[in-house]
Amino acid sequence: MNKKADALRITPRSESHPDWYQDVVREGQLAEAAEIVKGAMVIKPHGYAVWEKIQGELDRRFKATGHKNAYFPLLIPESFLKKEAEHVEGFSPELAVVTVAGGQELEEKYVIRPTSETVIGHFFAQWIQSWRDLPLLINQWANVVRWELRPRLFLRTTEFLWQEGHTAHASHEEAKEEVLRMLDVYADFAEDFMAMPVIRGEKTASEKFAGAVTTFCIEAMMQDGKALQAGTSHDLGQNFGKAFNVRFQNEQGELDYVWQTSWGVSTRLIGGLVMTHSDDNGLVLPPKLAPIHAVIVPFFRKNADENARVREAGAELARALEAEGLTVKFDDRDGAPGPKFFENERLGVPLRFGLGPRDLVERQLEFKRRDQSEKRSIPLDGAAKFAKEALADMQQELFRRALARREANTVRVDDYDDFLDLMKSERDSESKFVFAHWDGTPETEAKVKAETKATIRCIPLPGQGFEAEPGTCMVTKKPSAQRVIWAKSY
RNA sequence: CGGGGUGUAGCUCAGUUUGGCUAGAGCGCUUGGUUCGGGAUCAAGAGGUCGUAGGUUCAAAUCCUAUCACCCCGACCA
Repeated sequence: MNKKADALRITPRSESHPDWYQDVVREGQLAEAAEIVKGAMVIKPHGYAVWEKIQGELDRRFKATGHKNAYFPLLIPESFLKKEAEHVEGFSPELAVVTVAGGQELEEKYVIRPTSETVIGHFFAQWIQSWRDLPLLINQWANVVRWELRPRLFLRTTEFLWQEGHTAHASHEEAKEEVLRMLDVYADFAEDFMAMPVIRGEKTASEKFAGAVTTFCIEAMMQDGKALQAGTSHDLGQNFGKAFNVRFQNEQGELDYVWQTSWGVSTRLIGGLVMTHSDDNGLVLPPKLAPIHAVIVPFFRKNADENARVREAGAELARALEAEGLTVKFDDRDGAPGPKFFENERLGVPLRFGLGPRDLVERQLEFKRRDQSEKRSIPLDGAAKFAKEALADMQQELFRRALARREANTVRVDDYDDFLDLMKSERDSESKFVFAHWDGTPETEAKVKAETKATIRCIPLPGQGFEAEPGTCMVTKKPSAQRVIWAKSY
C-alpha cells in the first residue's frame, strides 16, 4: 500500500465501527458535516440521489394507498405546541425558536417544526366538518429541526429530511388499521428495496411518541448488532383532535373528535442502509436504491486506433445496458483503471465492467459484483441480460445475508444474570438482540437500561417468528405475556 | 449542562514548551510529458490576513486577556 492508498484508507469495521461509518459516508460521497452549524449536514449529490430513490418509491406507495401530498408551514406558533401537554413536554428540549423577525421582537415566538402534528391539527379542524370529509389522508415531504446534543451524520442530525403522514378517521378502529397499514408499507419497503430486514413491533410507554396513544415501529439490526429505529407509525387516538378541536358530525348527527394517525421515515434510513450492507471497501448499495447500477471502465493503451475501438465498444455496451433499464456510467476519464475501480467501489456501484483491447479480440469482458470479492470474465454478447440478472440476484443476496446475520445475533435469555453477562461481555462491534420476558412495568425497563444501556426496542407483532408465549420476567420473575426485543440502540 | 480536545493551504497535520530570516510537510489540485488489465511516474506550478478581537514586545502562529466555533465522551432523542 503506498502513501496515496494509506491517506484514503477506510478504517476497518473491526477496528472501530463509528470511524468506519464516518469513513464510508465520506468516501461514498453521501454527506459531510456542515461545520457552520452544530449537527447540520450537507447531503452531497450522490447521497441525495439515494434519498431521491427512497422518496420516489415511498411516494409511489403512499399514493397507491390513497394519500395526497401537501405542505404546511415551517414555523409554528409556540402556543400550538403547548396545546397537547405530553407533546410539548416531549419536544421542548429540542426546539429551535424564532424570537425576532422583520427586525422586531415577536409578540409570539415561533418554533421551527420538530414535527407537524400541531400545525396540521389546526388546519384539519378547519377542513373537517362531516364524516363525509373522512378519512383525510395527507402526506408531507419536509425538513424538520430537533436540536441534538450529539449528532451523527444521517442517524441524528439537527436538521433532517423526512416525510410525515397525517390522517384523520371517523373511528378508532379505522385509524388503527391505517397505523398498521403504513407500518407494513415501511416494513415492505425496507425489506424489498433497502434489503434491510426489520422487526415490526409496538413501543413501550417510555419509548413512544410524545402525544401518541400507541407507537409502532420497524427496528433493524446494524452490522455491529445495535438496533436502529427505522420508521414509526403512531396511533394518536383523539389526543390532538381534542387539543385542536378537530370535530366532525357522524352519520347519527352527533359531534365527535376525529381519530388521527401520523407516521414517518427520515434520512436516517440512509444511515441504516450504510450500516446494513457496507464493508471495509466502502459503500455497498442495494441495486434498487443505487443511483448508478453499473460502471464501465475502459482499459486504454498507447495505440490511438485501439483506444478508439475500446471507447466505441464501451459506449455500445452502455447503450445495451440502458436498454435493459439500467443507469450506467461509462468512466472514460484519463488515468489508470485502478483508481477508478476504488472510487466506484466506494460509491457503492453494484456492478463493474472492465473492457480493453484484449477483451475485444476474445469477445468478452471483465465483470465484478460489489458484494463479491472475485472478478470474472463473461461473454460480451448477452452482457446486458447477464447484468440485469446479476442485479436481481445481488438485491436478494444482500437481504439474505442481513437476515442471516440478524438471526445469528438474536438470542433468547431467561435469566437476568445471563443478560447482564451478555451485555457486559459484548464488545461494541458485536452487540445482540435479546428476546426475553418483561413484566410490563416502566420501572423494570428503567432498571435494565440503567444497568446495561439496553432498552426494549419493541414488543414484536405476531407473524414474524417471534410468537407470543407467556413466561416470567427475567428481572422480577413476575408474569409476562410475551418476550420482547432488548438491545442497545442508535 | 458536566468532562476532554481542536482551530495553521482543499484535507490530515508539524511548528507553540524556550517569541526571531520569506510559515512547512504529505496527500489533493493545475499544466505538460511518459503511462494505463487493482490506488503509476517525472517536471513545472497555484494555493495561507496561522478561528476572531484586543494587549505585551524592536519583533507574535508562538506569551497574556477576552470571545466564537466545532469535535469526542456522558445525560436527552427520528
